[in-house]
Amino acid sequence: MTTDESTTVRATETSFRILDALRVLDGAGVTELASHLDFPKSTVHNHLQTLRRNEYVTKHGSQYDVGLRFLQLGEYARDRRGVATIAPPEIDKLAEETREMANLLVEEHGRGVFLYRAKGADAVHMDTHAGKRVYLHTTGFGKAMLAHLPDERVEAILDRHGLPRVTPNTITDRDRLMAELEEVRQQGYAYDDEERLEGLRCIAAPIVVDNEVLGAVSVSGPKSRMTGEWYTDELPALTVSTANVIEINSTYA
Amino acid sequence: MTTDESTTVRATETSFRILDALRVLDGAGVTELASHLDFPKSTVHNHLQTLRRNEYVTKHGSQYDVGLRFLQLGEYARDRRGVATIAPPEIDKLAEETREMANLLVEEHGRGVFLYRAKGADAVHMDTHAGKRVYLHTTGFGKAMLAHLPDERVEAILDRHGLPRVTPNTITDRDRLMAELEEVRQQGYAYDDEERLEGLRCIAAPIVVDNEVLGAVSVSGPKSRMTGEWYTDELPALTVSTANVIEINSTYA
DNA sequence: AGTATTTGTTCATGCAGACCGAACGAATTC
DNA sequence: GAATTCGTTCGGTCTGCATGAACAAATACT
Repeated sequence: MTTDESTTVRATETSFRILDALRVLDGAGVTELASHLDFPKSTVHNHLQTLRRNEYVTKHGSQYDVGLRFLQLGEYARDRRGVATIAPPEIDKLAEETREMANLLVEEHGRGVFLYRAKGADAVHMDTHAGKRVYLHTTGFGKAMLAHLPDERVEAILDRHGLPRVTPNTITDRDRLMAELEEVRQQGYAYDDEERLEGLRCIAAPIVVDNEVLGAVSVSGPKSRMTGEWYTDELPALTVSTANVIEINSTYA
Repeated sequence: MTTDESTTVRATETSFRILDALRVLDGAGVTELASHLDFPKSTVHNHLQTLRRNEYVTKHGSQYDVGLRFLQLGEYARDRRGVATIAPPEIDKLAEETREMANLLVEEHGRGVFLYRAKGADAVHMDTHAGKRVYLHTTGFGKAMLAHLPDERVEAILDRHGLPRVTPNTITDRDRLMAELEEVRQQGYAYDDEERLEGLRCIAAPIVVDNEVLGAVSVSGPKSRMTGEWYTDELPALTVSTANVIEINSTYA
């Protein structure tokens, strides 16, 4: 069910592999792509021609690039999620109040996807951008969402992705994760103490409407500033409150 | 060169047609897609399986949807354009000053693509969103960009897309368009008087650095408010000034 | 409840067309 | 000006895509 090699359209798959390579390489020529992917030049060329004709790829001189066409599909996919249109003003407010980075995330294919982020006055530069995907078990918002998903979904997600370690603090033990999820359920919010990125702490609260997890709100900042009562009381209160406002707005929309 | 039917990967093309149908239909099932596109059910099913395995499509029950994976490629493509990272604060300011809708656009494949927009206090609801594509000859920002592109590019674009009429005011005569472009070059900004959308007027200025057109800035609002000296003097001044600031910031970046 | 209908999914087959390597031509480098 | 490197074109081979029919599962109707 996870990887059914039988029913697959190989040509589509190579097209997307080429697109992803274009992204990783920040644009490239035919030969560079061919050697990078270990495909024949002519195959790469054929796919690029097709993608270009459909305006998914641009070409300047002999350099090919990912086209803005994807913005159309991406923005559309984002807006289809109700929270993406409702939450931003609240996320902005949260960023302003906390002076840190505030984020909106949702779950897709068992991973967390950033939908929106707002930069507070003191916010540090982050490695994130809209569309970025992260493992759920390595983040506060991931744990916030997992805690409110049905058990079978949680099992399926962990089976599919495992619990890869990305920092020394990443939770890699399934039982320990489950115990923490129980804790998250009780207190209503989740912590992330350098579990995804060293030096970064984070507080997150889930957005739950009618027992359905619509996403999560998080505030993240450098460990040095995320301490004391600010970290244990005030930040969680602000984060949960923001999530609640979004929940209420989602209900009447 | 424009439509070379010979070198084409048909499977990739059908995959993208299915994706586009998913967008237009706001998500759909296999049968609905098959009848909409006039493809066999099994073909649609195969492609959806492949797209889903690569996380470009989601499935809830029997409903398939465009996935957020496209946000990753879309945001990436947006950010690769330098203006997209430099311009937003200036566009926000422009929206605040004019209380109308302010936009940032670029050209791709001979059409205008919205990269960013900011809503002023009185701004009316628009049909636009990031990623939306419009014909250049039907808009103020399109004319602003065309006016500063090399002649051969302009010819190529008009040959490719023609001058389709979208409102009674749309310019459909090539010579008249050329004459207006000359005017735009002289005054430094372009008007759009209900040429793309009835009831909507618009002012636009190009962003040109080193003789290269990076994009255009525009302000659009209801005809009723776009009148008098505000429309003939103040709005153009604000728009051109915003474009100039973006040009300067682009130079030193 | 039971039947009928519509849905998503699986399967086997034939032939279109995707993949490939090599040859070409254009551009750039030394 | 020679030599290398690039993008592009070409035609044959054999893969694997498209296809319709059969299956299963869910829904609608009586």
